[in-house]
Amino acid sequence: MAKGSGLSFDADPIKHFLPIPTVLNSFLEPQPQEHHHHHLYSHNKFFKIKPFSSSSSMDSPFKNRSPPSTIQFPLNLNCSTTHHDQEEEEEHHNRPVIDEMDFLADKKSGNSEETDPTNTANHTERKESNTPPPELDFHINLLKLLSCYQKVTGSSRGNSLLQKCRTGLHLLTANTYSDQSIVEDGLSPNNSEDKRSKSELAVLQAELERMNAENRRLREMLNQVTNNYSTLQVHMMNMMQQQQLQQQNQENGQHDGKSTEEVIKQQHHNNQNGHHGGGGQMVPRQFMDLGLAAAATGSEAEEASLSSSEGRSGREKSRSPTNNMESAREDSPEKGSPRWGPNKIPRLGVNGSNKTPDQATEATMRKARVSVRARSEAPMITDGCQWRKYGQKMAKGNPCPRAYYRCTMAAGCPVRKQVQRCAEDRTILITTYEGTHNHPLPPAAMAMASATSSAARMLLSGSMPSADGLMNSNFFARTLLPCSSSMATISASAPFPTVTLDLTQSPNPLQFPRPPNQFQVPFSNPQHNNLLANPAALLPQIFGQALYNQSKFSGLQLSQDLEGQQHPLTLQSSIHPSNHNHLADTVNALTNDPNFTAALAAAITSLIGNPGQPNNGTNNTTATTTTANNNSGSVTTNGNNNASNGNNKVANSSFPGN
DNA sequence: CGAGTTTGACCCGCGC
DNA sequence: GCGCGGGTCAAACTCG
Repeated sequence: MAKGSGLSFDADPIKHFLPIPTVLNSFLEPQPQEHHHHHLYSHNKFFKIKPFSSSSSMDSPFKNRSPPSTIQFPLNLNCSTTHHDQEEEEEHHNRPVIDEMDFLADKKSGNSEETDPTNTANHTERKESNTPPPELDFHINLLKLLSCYQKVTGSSRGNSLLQKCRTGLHLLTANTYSDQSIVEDGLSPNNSEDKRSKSELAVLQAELERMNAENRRLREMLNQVTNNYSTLQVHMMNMMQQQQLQQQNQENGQHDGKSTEEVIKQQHHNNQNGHHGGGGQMVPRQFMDLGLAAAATGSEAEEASLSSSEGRSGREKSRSPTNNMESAREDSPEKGSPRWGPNKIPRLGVNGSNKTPDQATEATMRKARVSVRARSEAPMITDGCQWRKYGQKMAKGNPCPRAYYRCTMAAGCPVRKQVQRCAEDRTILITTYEGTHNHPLPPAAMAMASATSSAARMLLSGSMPSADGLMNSNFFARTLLPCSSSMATISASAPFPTVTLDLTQSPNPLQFPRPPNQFQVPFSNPQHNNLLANPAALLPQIFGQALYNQSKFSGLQLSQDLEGQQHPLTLQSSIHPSNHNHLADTVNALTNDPNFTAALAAAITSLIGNPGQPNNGTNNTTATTTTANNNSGSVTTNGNNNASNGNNKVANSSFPGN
């Protein structure tokens, strides 16, 4: 127990200066009782407690004090139990504890607890501690009366009464509210230690109870914030889907005149068909739907999702007759559709010449990709999904091999991704997603799904510069990009339009050269540098952080390069008046709520503070990362098996840490 | 032994 | 037509 501090204090400066988010996060876990006094508030409170003088307890309260302007009582029911050191007592002796004006002001308040001059110095603590028994109340009130009388009258007559009262009070408090004044009033020194210990224990217990209560309250608050966040996220996704359906309905109205209800029913039916299982908390597939199906109608969308990346050539069909998954996809109506890759789209123009321009556009949109640049030492970012590596090749112009992954969360899921390190900065991991999940997603994958979905949707909207498209793009920019990046690149260039989310936090956005068909727009958001220090772990929190940051979004430029020429469109942060809708209003209302944003930021920050556990309850994610680690570590010298590729001698040592 | 990874082979589209 | 580069397959291999 530290001397003179009034209460023992765990000398852990880190805990005492934890940021609020960390403190919040700390309440996610049961707090050891011995750390109850680490609490932020208690910390401040303890340091604000005025040391209480007790040196005068043996004598008259005014014996060594000149003025009655400062009244000091040794009664200290709840704290100052360690003020037994003589030096400390001397130090405290000269300190005025209760200012007269304070005392008179307290007296006017009429609150006996608050106006108790004997406890004003530490009334903050006393309020939460044990209340004295009635006998003590009587004596305390008597003390107050006497002291008041003495102060007002200046008469010394009150001294004797006061002394008697104090003596009686000390007798009463000897067992339960020990105070060092008791010792100095002549009680046995042998008992003083024990009494001090008891008093100390009582104080600590009281404080512990208070901390526990506060702990519970804060935990409930955090849970509430978390629930609100989840609800909001689902709500936003639903609204985005509705908006998407509206646009789809508009397009359908031009083609087949389907009503919105029909579209919703059909998509719902498709979603149900797409559910292949998966227990626990799964979210509908539209959360990971890249929005690509929006351009197709009904079963077309479903077929597109299934065949978007799996349109096999006849040769592959014959090569893998036993592969049911592949065969199933090959039997899709789009059997002849191109495979995933840049070569597909041009093929549409050649082989799919019988298709209408709209259909060709839809097919192009289905090939839209979302690329995420994240600075991460891990071989693969954590996105909540399960992936299986099915290939690796050397890409031209990059000494780092490109790995190909396929989603294995459900049989036949067409979603794939490529993972490759940036050639210029190999600490940057580039992950490119393509396709539409045909299965529910775990919550951990929902954030990334929503991010990619929004990005793809934005890309689609950008390629269709309608008012609604601008709105979608704007919404995406407002929600996703500000948080996720200091830079967002949208390349709608043929043949595979790609949205690039740069989470690398490069101080100079132009540090890494880009293809000329990609337009880069820096997003200055230094406030979230820390958040982006670990972008891989941040990904699941992108959406929430987007909500937090949306008001800080400064703008987004969208480039279209469908004809090899850039036509940048500037999207202002404010919602276009003609496209102002409830979605933006909802987001605005929530994100402008300081309580919500603060709580959300705290929760997100606390999550980011645990980079090793970016997703709660995503064992699959961890497994994926682990296997990917093994992968990366075991990759050998030649990732390019293409006999015609001259780059096949690049060693894989380009991976940092390999 | 099953799941996942590695890697040589193959196919395709595009550009020349 | 040929070569290049991207993408995928699937047998062999590794790992738990």
